[in-house]
Parts: sequence; C-alpha cells; structure tokens
Amino acid sequence: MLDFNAIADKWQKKWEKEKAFAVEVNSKPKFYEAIVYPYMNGLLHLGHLFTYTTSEVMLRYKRMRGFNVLAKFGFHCTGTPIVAAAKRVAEGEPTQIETLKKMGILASEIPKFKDPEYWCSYFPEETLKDVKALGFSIDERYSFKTTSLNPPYDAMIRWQFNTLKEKGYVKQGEHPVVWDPKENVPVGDHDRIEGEGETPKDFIWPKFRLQDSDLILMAGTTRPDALLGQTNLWVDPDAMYKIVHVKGEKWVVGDAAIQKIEFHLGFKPEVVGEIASTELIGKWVQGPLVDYPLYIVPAWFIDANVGSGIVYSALEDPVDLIEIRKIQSDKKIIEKYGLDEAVVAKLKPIPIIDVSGMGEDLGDEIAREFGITSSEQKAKIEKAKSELNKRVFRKGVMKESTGRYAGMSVPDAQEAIKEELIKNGDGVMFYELTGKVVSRSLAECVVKIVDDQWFIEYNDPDWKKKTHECLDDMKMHPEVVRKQFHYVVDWLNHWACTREFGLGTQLPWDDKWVIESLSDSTFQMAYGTISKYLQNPTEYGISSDKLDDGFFDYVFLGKGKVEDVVASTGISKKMVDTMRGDFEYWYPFDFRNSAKDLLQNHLAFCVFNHTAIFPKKHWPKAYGLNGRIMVNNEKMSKSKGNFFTARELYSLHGPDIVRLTSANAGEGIDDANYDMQFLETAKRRLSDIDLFIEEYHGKGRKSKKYIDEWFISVVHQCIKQATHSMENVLFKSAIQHGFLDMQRHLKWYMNRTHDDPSREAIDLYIISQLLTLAPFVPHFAEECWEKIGGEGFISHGSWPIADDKKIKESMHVGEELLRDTLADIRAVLKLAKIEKPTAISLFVSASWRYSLFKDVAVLFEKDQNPKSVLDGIMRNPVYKKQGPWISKNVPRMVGSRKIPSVALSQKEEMNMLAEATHFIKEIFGCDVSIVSADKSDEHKASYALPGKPAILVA
RNA sequence: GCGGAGAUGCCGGAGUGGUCAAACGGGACAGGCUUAGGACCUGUUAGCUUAGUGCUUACGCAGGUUCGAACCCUGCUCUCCGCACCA
Repeated sequence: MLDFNAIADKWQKKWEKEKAFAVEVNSKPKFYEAIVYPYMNGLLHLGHLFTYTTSEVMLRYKRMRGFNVLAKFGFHCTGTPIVAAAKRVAEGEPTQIETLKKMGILASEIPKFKDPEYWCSYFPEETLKDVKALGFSIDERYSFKTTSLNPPYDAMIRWQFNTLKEKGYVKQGEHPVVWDPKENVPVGDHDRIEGEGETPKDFIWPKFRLQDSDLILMAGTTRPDALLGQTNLWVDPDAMYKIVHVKGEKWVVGDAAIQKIEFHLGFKPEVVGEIASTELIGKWVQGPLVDYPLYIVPAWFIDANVGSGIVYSALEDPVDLIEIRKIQSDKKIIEKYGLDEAVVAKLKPIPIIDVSGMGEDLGDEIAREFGITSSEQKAKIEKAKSELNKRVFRKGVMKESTGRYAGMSVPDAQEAIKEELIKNGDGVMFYELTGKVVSRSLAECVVKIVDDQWFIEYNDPDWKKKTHECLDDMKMHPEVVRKQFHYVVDWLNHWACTREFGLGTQLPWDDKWVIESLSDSTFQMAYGTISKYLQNPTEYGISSDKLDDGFFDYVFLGKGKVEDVVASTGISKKMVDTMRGDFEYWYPFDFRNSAKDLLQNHLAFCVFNHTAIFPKKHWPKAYGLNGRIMVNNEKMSKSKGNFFTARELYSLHGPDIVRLTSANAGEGIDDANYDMQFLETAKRRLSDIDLFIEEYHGKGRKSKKYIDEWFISVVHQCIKQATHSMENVLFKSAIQHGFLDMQRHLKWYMNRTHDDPSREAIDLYIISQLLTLAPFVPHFAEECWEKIGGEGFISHGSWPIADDKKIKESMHVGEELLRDTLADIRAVLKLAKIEKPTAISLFVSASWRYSLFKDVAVLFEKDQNPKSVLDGIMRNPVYKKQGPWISKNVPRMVGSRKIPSVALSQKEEMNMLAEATHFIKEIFGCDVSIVSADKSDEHKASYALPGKPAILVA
C-alpha cells in the first residue's frame, strides 16, 4: 500500500516551491471560481470538505481544460456566532470548552478564546493549513478575512452599502423581533430554551368605538376580512378590563394586553381606570368598515388575557355560532346581563365569502360536516373551526356584497383591509408569538417592534424582476434548484441587515449599527478579483486607510477619473489601472458552489446585490448546489461520534483518499453519503494503479489484435462520459466513468490478452487514467506522472479528449456478447451438471435469421400486431423455405416483444468468437469450436439466434 | 401550513416507456492463490427450471393510460431539507 501522506507532502512542497498555482492575468480564457468561505468558529469539518472538494475538483478540471483559473480561499469572520462562542468560553461553559479541546487546542491556550478577535486570527491560520494540506490549488496571496479588522475589506463593505443606499435599496423602518425583556436583547431561534421555530405573527386590532363615550374597545384578530360581516362584540363576562391612554385615545383592553402595547409601541401606556365587562355588555359600539353598530354580548370562551381580551364576531365561525345560539335560547343569561332579547334574537351570520364547494352558511355547514350537535363537543368544534379557516384562506373569494373588496381572494382582502384600517386610524398592527418562547435567561419572550432597523429592500418589485432575469440566464447545477431560487426571490421580503452587536463593518452613516453577516458577504467575489493587491498593501504601494468610495467606484464600476482616485488614495496610476484591468478580466464569477442551506439566503442575496450594483455583463454565471453530508448514512453529529474534522481524516488517510471519497459521496442536491469503507477501497484501487504502472509502463507487444482496438475504444468511451459528467458538475458519475469503469475494462482487457497487452493501448490507458484522476487525487497523479516521465506537473496537464472515431460501438456489443455467452455456458454446465467439460461447441445463428430479424424490427415499428408482422414477413419469398420455424417463433417473439436486435453481422459474430476461442478455452479448460449454423446438422445449432449463439457441451 | 426533494435488490446507489432481475461500489457466500490471515484473482448473490436464450414474483401502496411501465397519469402513505434577520 502506498504512503499517501508522504506523496502528498512531497508534491505540496514542489508546488509551493515552483509557485504552481500563482495566478496572473493573461491572454487565456478565464475561469473565476468564487469559493464560499467557511465560517471561522471552528476547524473545517467533513461537511466543509465535501463542498470544497467540489470546488477544488472543478477548478482543477477547468485548469486542465486550458482556462486561466482564479481560485482563492477566504475566511468568514463577521457576525454573532464567534462573539457568542467567545462569550461562552469567558463564562467557562463546559461544552464550548470541550469543543475547543476536541479541535486539538491545549487547555492552557483556551483562555485566549475569550477574546473574539483571537478566533479571527487562530482559525483562519489553522484553516489555511488544512486547505494546503488537502492540496487545494489556490493562490494564497488572494486570501482574506471578511471582517472589519481587515481595513481594505471593511472599506469595500462601506462602499457596497453606500452604493445600495444611494440606489434606494437600504431603508430604515419597523421590524418585529422576538425579545427577551430581562436581558433586553433580541432572541434568535438558537438561543431559546423553549419555542424554537416560533415567530411573531401579525394581528390587527381594529377599534370599536363605544357609543356615547370616548372609550375604544380593541378587538384583536387575524381575520380582518370578516370585519365586513361583523355582527357583535364578545367580552369575557367575568373580567375587569383596563382603560389605558394611548396616543390621546382611551383603549379598553384585557390585563395582559398592557405589556403588549408597551413592547409594540415602545412606551408604557398609562392606566387611567377600570371597567367591568358587565358594564359593557348590552351596550353598542361602532366598528370600522360598516355603517351599523354592534351589540356587546358575553361569551364564556373569551379570555381577557389572550390577545387584546376582546373579540369581534362575524358568526360564521362555528364556535361563535354555537355560543350565540346558546345565549339566544337561554333566558337566564339574557336576564342576568340585562340583554335586549329582541336584539339578541336577530343576531345571525352575514355571508361575505364564497368558498367553492360550500354554500352560504359556512359555519353551519362545517358544523354539520363535523357532526357537531352541542357546545360541549369542544375538540370537534375546534377542529371544524380550523378546517373552515383553512378553506376560507385557500379558496375563499369575497362576495359581490363586499363592495370594493368584491372578487378579491381572502388573503388579498386581508392585506387590503389592514392597510385601510391603519390609514384611517381604525386599527393598529400588533404582533404576537405563535407559541411560548423562553430565552436562555429563562425569561418568557415577547415581541418588540424595533423602529430604527435598517433593511435591504429585497421586496422591491423591479429589483426582484432583474434578479429573476439574472437567475434565468445562469447555469444551475443541478437544474432543479432554479425553481427553488425563483421561489425564494419572490418570497424574500425586506431584510434586516444590521444589528446592534457582533463582529462586522459599521454602517457608514449610522455607527450604532453593525452590518449583519449575511448581508456583508454578498459581494466579496468582486473584492476577490483584486484582493491580491489590497491584502498586500505595502508591496503594491497601497494605504488601506485611504481606500474610499471613489476608489471602488472606479475599479468596480469604471466611474470617475483615475486621476482623482490617484489623488485621494495615493496609489500609483499604474496600480489603479492594473486593479481595474484585473477586475474587468476576471469578472463576473463563473462558478460558485455551496451546500444547499445557503440557497435561500446567501446565494439569493448574492444575485440581488449583483443585479443592483453591476451591469448585466458582470452578473453571476453559475451556481452549484450540493446536499448535506451523511457519514455511513447517518447524519453527522457530535453526539453520534461520527463528527470528523478535515484534519482528522486527511492525517489518517491522506488528502487524496479523503478527496476521492468526498467526490464519490454524492452529487446533485440530494444528501451525500461519506462511505468510510470507500476510504479503504480507494487506497487499494490507487495502489493497484501504481503497481500496474510499475509493471507495464513502457512495455507491451507491438503487434495489433482485435481486443486492443476494443480496449482503446472503451477508454475513449470512458473519457467521453467522464468529460460530460465533469462539465455538468456530476463528480460521482465522473469517478464512475473516468476511474471505476476504466479499471473494470482494464481488468477485462488484461484477462482477454492473458496479461499481454499492447503497448499502444497501455500507454493510452495510463495517460488517460492519470489525467482523469488528476483533479480528484492530484498528489497521486503527480507521483505517477513523474514515474512515467511526464512533462511538468500533471496539474498543468491537459484533460484528455475523446476521439469519437476510435469509439466502435460494434466492438462493445461484441464483448458483451462474449460475456453473455460465457454466462450462458456456465448456466448450461450447471444445468447439465457437468463440472469438467471436454468440449464446447458454439453455433452462430444461420445467416437468414440476421436479415429476418432486421425485417421484423422494421415491420414491428409500423405495426405491433404479431399476425401482421408475420404476414409481412411471409410476403417475402426468401423466407418461404423457413416458413414453419418463422410462423412458430416470430409471432411469439413479437407478442412478447423479445425480438433479437441485430447489432453484429453473422461474419462479425463469427470473427469475434473465433478471436476469443483461446480465451474461452483457458476458462473452461477444454476444446472450443465455433461453427456456423449454416454448416451444421447438429440439432442444437437451430437454437442459435443473432447475438445469441447456441451452445453444445460435452 | 408553505415550498422543494425523494421512496429501487442485504446496504449505498444508477436507471425514467420495450434491449431491466436492474450499471457501479460495498457486504455475504463459494472456489483459486497462500503455512495461515490480509491483499489479489474467479464465480454466485429473487425463486423455479426438463442442458440455457423460458416462466413466476419484484423497483413505497392503490388504481389508471399503453400492445408494453421501476420509468407516464391520479390518489394515498412515509422520509428528508428550508421557512428569515441566523450562519
């Protein structure tokens, strides 16, 4: 077995010494691969390895296809996770400390990780070591960290945001967040003890003005559409409601609503009084959108502590319907609360929505459907209610009677009504959590409206349109993700792009805010074209602190005058023009691949940002998406013990093996499976190749045989298929064709030639095999390349090109036939219970059957009826003599659709078998004869069909 | 709930109207080589079968289209992924 680590080490040193992957602009066609940078809160793990192997294989492939390839590696350092992790270290949290220790960090070093900045220097350094140890062919000079600690990068992000703002894509506004009232911080999904996945849901609180009073009853709802059919107001009969002062109004709400108001409106409302629900019941209010007043009625399902504590009813809801009927038929209640019996009796639903498949009275109908007969069937009633809501939301259309809302779908009407209420001061938006959320500080969270949040306006329709356009023009690997992208672009709303803490660039015009890390990484690909200069400022005469918007305007957009840039930045004119030239040469990026998690945020944002800032010619060209990695078919996780860092794997198996296994793990968007067994398979297979080269390179027979031509043909075939797979980012398939298939064919070839291959075929094979393997296992390929005296680095070699003229399908069919025949002989021997045959005769089909089945196939094309095919055949006098056989067999074959396909002529079949006679003899250790059925009286011979010789064993 | 992907033999995973009992890899079994093991080589790996190119049962479940379906259509069941201010 080869020492894969030693080989890797040797070649990495050579590459380094000869600067094998140094990138310069030149006259070749370019390929800019924008690798996604890993987040620097830890070492690279298997998941990264999988994604980056795709990136690496792609760029090596493109390099071998003659492209000038720009590839670099960077380190993502902005955002909150590093800060949060550093904080956990400072607090001495054991799991965090254990995580660091597992990454090989000494206990004595751990205190340094209390400082987030230390993370930003430690992990990038270690990651770069990993990347080099894996043999990634990147140019290190282009590397950079995405952090405000990196001044030129920081300057670029400021330029990006200034530019977006100028274009009107960055705006300030309100935003609901899940809020920890104890710590006074927003609580993300991951920072919760309870309630992961719960989000703020928007409610509207319409105002119901009490008649002859200045009190306003607030009735929260998610169904503003139903206001058009409002019938009455429900209050909790046992509650004491609060009267609070809000912006000059007196609101009547439940107790719990007071805190909600505080968080939503940003101030504590003054409680100016109380009012018992009994004082409200039987009075009248005026609601929005209608011209009639509503009666206030008690309801026992109302809880003053939910929502605003008051609910309005449209009586279409089965819960409401049952409640009102109960009251209508209960004199005691009417008396107790002093209700007007005549008014109560008149309360009934006002139909406002058409739901296809349902009649006028939605509430009654759904109650009937669910078999509800009494108000006691609470579970059933709830089910019926949610089913009705679902149907209304999905299929409901506003009725003619709803005036300007007529014909609108229910969701549209809801939005329109909300807008209308807010505009007229008839309602206020509120947010409530969809479920209970408890933060790490054990506080129950609430929704808070942040009103000075900055947003990127991804909801802008024109911008969306441009983004769709860009997506349409991009190549997507695999194609299915395109649909997903379009969906995401439509769904994206404005995006809160700043936060109050964490690492990142300060918002240029408002230093309270730091730019959020998904928003600051959408543009680094442009920066990456000139990072070689900006990250090595002294070498190129650049002062990072002088980089201003004018500089980036000029380099990226060609705006302004070079003299002005020179004047303000102090960079030489030549240097500025070099950077401008480099950018123009490299941009746009040609490929960017990542795991599918980034689709709905980063990759979508990236397209948005490009269409906003750049002209069409600089829009992204292609995306590649891969699934997540599984290990031996289990999700990778620390608790399962199948979590591997990249360095654990490559130091044990060597980078080539790890890379090959990665590339073989899967392709496309489905989850990939890292097969630990394949690590060993890969080692054996590669070692075999090495041994084979030692033994056979430069040797072999000069004479030419049939089978040599076959092997040359299949090698070209494999190259062709592998190339096709590479072009489509299907690397598992590429390994299949370019490696495993070729190996299999080689084995067969060596068997067929009795280990006496032709020199020409073997040379072709060895060179092709090394070249197709080079992107996957570059160190191994270099080692073998050196052994066979290849020129320069194989990393700089040319990907092999398949020669279609050398691919001979009929030869492939011939070898298939041989393999099938061998299998048939074995089957016959088994059935005949003969262990050691003394003679085998193979009968090749009679010649007339070849033309017969060609004719049958033609007739079958036109008409699948067995009888008409037979008639057609028998019309030809040539077949008259064979009439009995044909009329017996042809209809049967046509009926069962098992018509032998004639790929080889009788002569070809004969020659092929004659050539292989010696080979067959060896296998069975007996005499083998090949006979044409035309020249044999043997009964068995009549069984022979084209492509299926008859067999006689003795 | 919304959107996406998927369900194939012992396992992973190709295949997307006839040439499919189904590539390739792995595992298992048998034989060869070997002192033995490993590695390597050869074969077997749904069942039946009169000496084979045949039959039966099979590609989540149930129907349908078709001369013909793993592949197309309809319904169902189940699995995975994402749903935001978080990388």
